[in-house]
Amino acid sequence: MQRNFRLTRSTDFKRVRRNGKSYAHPLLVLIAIESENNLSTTRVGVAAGKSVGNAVKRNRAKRLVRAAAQDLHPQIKSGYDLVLIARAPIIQVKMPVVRIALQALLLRASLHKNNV
RNA sequence: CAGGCUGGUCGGGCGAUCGCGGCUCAAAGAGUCGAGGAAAGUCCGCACUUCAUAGAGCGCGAUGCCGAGGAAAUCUCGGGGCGGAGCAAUCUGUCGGAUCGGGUCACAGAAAAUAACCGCUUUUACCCUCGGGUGAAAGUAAGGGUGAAAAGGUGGUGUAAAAGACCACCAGCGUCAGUAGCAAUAUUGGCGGCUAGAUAACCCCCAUCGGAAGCAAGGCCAAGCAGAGAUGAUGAGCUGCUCGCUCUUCCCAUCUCAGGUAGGCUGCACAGAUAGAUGAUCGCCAACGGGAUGAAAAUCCCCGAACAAGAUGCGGCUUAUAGACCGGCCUGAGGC
RNA sequence: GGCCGACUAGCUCAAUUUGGCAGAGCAAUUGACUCUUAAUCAAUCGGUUCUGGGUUCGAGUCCCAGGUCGGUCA
Repeated sequence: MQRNFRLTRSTDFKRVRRNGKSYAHPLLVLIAIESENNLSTTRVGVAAGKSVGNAVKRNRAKRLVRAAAQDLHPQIKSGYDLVLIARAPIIQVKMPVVRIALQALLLRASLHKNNV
């Protein structure tokens, strides 16, 4: 995933997490808000807390979530900032399961291009 | 053969496909490089940076047997003293000073350090049933329930009763000399005074060492905002205090044109990020375990890598770790 | 990444200074009071002092190593 589609600043994470709406799933949590300055791109940030496990497990969880977001990125409505937080059970499942979970979350949040 | 102790090495390898991060060429894309033995905990030390160019004294802190290595270290190797575990191989704790001085030693006990409460002994006064009893003075650490610990131990001489008061042996202290060793130290002999409780991981004394803070250190550029800086006095800072040194935020006077927040770059490395990069699938090989067939050798099938990931770098320590390989040694049983 | 601090009964905290029988309040259990409950009163129960070593006659306290949790620094 290219860097200009990523959330990289700590202040951006704080803004999304404080003001955005959250949608939960056993494997991960989605938090979304409209971009400031009306940017047309969709930016995605990935996080994994200490409850996921040690550094190896956290890296694997973020890698899975980033790969799923890479696949689904063209289908996401533009102009939003998203934060995806991994949860502990994600280290036991494989890639397609994560992609299905992310797609379900996007539909619930009305951010999928199939939504009207 | 079984069980155990210990030293070292490795921590899957090769190939294919799809992916990740940096750099170079650059239109897609191609080339090249890409984490560990502990990268971890942050327990020590050093480099490096700033504070004054890092100074002086006090205080505070750390370390403490000997030799060698090392830039240094609560480091490594070898040796020594005193302990602990184990039949053994071996593992493991600790290390200046208790005659500078102070503090503490609960409960029990006469007494916890200037030991006379009971007891023992002598002298003397009084009473008396003439056995003795009571009181006073003096001597005495041989005996006394206690306690973690009771003032060298045993035997004898000696005495009114006792006592290192004296003697023999033993234990321990100081000192001198010999022997072994670089040394710590061990051992033998002589001499001395005859006895010194424990605690310094309590204060303290002695010796050696240490200025403080830390890459979120620090340097450069620089939106918004705002004037800012230099000199004198005053005040502030540098380490807890004093000296000493340096600086000028607020207020006053004079002079000069830059200061700095968000943010960015750097510090930063032939891995070098700045929300943080190494994995997945397949095949072969090596290898542990399990199952089936078989008298055995062997064959076939299945399963599968532990602990764990850089964030300034390096030297150590400590902690986590499935297993594999190569040595050395001990105990037990059997055979020759 | 650096630097600090805490851990004691089910919960909130004492005792650590100067080592000497580990305590208080709430909670829980039982009894009394009450027609019953609450409140009140009395009693009881409840601890490997985060873990493991060491110093000491003796450790919650002193020393060393580890674990968990929290704070702070751009």
